[in-house]
Amino acid sequence: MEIYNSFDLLAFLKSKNLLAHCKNPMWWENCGSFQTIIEAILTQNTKWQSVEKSIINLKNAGILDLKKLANCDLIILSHLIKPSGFFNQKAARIKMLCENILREFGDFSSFKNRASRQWLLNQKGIGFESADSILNYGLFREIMVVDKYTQKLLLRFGLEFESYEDIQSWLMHGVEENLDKIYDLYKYEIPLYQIYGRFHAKIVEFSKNEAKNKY
DNA sequence: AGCCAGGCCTGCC
DNA sequence: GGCAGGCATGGC
Repeated sequence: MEIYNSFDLLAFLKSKNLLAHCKNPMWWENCGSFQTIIEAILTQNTKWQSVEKSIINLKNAGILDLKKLANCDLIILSHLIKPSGFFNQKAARIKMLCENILREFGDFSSFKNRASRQWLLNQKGIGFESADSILNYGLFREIMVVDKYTQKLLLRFGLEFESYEDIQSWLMHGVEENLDKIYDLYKYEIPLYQIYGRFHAKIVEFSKNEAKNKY
């Protein structure tokens, strides 16, 4: 299996029927909502199942809301998100992020329209992957997430890169330069942000399956 | 029972 | 500007 550009990889993964079980075509349930931002923080180095437990706790407590999180008690918040690990750090960062969104944008829909990648990266607790997850899955921007799975998978195909952003531009250029082929693959003109979201999702699902079937 | 999970920041060099 | 160490629970 030779991979010359990211379209080759996409076509390879597409043939595996990896997202068939997903309710949401973008893979990330409830994507495009405020909840996605909180989930992007909670899922840092954490299993998705643990994130779901914390989200249920937040919903039950009635504080899965921009204003309420911005004004919540830190001790209570950290307790509610305990299942996701690193709860002290994550609680402080979630609260601060919500405070900043509230102060600088006013509400989620304004944040959705106006937030920049750099603004996100300036927030404590948001690195490259979280920023891009928020942008793509939360705000439906045309940008692709890179994670450890992606790096490992590319390495297996003999593809080495210098940095996060090198991988990202390689992935995105290969998509942009082959849009016609991708439309053929999907049988319709799928929006670019969805291509990126599903591409990253396929990488994650494929990698998880591989790990399961190994040894 | 130890390893890993959909990372990030700090503090050294 | 690269890299170890810390952060922490839960599931296998």
